[in-house]
Amino acid sequence: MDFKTLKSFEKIVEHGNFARAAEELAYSPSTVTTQIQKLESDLGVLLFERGKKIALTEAGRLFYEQSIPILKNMEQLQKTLGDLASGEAGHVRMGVTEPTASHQFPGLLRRFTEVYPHIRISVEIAGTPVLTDKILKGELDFGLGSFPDSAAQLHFEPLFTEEFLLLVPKDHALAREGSNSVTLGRLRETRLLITAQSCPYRRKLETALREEGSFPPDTMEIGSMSALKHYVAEGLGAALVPRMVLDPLPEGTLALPMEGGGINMTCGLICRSADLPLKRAGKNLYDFLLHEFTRQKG
Amino acid sequence: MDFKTLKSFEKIVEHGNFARAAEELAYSPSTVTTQIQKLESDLGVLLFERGKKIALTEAGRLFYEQSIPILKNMEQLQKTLGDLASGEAGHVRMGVTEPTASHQFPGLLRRFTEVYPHIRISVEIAGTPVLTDKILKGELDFGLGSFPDSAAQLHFEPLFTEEFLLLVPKDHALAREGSNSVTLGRLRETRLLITAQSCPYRRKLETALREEGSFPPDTMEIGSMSALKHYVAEGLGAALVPRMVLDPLPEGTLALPMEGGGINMTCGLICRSADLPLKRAGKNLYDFLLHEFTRQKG
DNA sequence: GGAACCGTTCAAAATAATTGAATGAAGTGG
DNA sequence: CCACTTCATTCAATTATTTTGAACGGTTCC
Repeated sequence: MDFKTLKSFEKIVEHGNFARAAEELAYSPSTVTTQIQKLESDLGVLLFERGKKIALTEAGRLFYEQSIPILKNMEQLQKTLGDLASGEAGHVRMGVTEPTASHQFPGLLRRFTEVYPHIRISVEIAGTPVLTDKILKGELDFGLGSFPDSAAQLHFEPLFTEEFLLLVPKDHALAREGSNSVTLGRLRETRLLITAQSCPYRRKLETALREEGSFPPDTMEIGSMSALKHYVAEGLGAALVPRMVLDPLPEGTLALPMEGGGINMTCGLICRSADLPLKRAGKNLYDFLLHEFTRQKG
Repeated sequence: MDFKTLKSFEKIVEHGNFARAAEELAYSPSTVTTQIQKLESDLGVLLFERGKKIALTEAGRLFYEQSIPILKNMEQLQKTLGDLASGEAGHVRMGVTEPTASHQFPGLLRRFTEVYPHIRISVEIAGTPVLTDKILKGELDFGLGSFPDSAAQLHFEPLFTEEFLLLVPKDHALAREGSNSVTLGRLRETRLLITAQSCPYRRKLETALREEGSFPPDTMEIGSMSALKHYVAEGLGAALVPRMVLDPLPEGTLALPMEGGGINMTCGLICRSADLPLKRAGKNLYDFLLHEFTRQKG
């Protein structure tokens, strides 16, 4: 028994009429006649009473009541699988590093869910090493973070570059000079608050400052970037933080650009080279993020 | 999409194996391969991961979970309709006259339901005229009663013949004579309790007695046959009642046969000639009753 | 009485299902 | 390491089925 036959049966009952059912389903009239005859012979039961007007038999009524829900269920199932295949639905597991996870990403995700309301998303927030590890193991579909240390088997798609600004308390020595920017060298004069060892921003920063010989003698290590802001506001020292973290600027602080372009760090999408091109729901989120950032740039 | 394909899919998942599924369904191996390939292309989704061992994909798992209940529902529906077609299930509306309805019929119906537990039965109890009327109108499938007055368009199938016995109080004049039977003529000497005008037994009785000139001058009309017994027991008179009503014989009464064979009445199955042969569930009950009575006779 | 509509029939054509034999890939046991 | 088995797949050929158009017979509705 074929679902097409059930569909014909449904339309015949709805229209009370073989001809209109055939028309709606783009069949020739004889086709639906044959379909119903075969159906009746399969079931061993007459479905319609053929008089001047056709009418459901008792068996036909029973069959209608029970078969239409079956048909609807199958149609729903086909749609669900279709969505899954087209990427309209499904499950994407992605990893995001801080501070992106707390700043740009929420808004992006909100806009994405407006376009693809049926895609379920899991966001794991961790440092780049953890993310790349899980991406390689297939536990995450892709990630949003800085350029990974071990790029083997990984594809990196740059999205945006973050400039580091120097966040200082309003009454800090470097702030009072009235200058609008600071040279790297002056950093040695202050205590620098930095994030944990695992933070990719910290590593980027450390590498850059050591190359310049500007790494300050006094540092203090604060676990997270968002917490770090409050230590600066409290006057414990200065910190180099990505621009996105400074919205809103903490009370009693100033953000100064570094002279000569300062330090920049590029974030982007990370996935297994083997997984390119991504498929289904994952591809939709990946492409959405890519598109959003190229649009922003242009 | 065909239910045969779903069935193959089910068996493949159950056996974890194309080959065994093909074997069980008596398909060639290539058939199930083709079926699944078509199914996958229809759904736009791969159902199995083809490695050393086949395994369901995520989509395949989803499809399995949802499609198998659909398949089961359809199989159940087919069985239900099959039962309906074969007469294993369905609804029979029949009419029965008293006193058969209260005596032989309950036991027959019990035995029938043991053979056909899924047939729903409605029993209407009424006089033959009402029954034949409803049978002709199609409101009843068939009836069990006496030969109908208007036999046009009706078929009557005799089942059994009931002898009328004279029920008298133990101390009744006709009982005290020590004789084992009574002639019709003696009936004039007693008050005769008779049932209502509509009762076929009453009409049969009245006709027979008037022909013989034995209709007694004193009668009393009591609505129902089963009530009538108690009036006899109370000493109000004698009554001619079918043998079946006299089990059990009411306290303080005697049942005397009429001399010379007495009065008999034939009961049988009544249905529309146009409906012969009966179909489905109705035929099963009709044939069952027929068979039970011919067996009893032989 | 004639036009329009409907369901059905029939033979032909188009499409789909099924098969057996061959192929290749993977596991098994000596 | 090499037969040996098992298994899914491919391919061409066969078989079954679905679909169609045209014609037919019935009914309804002016």
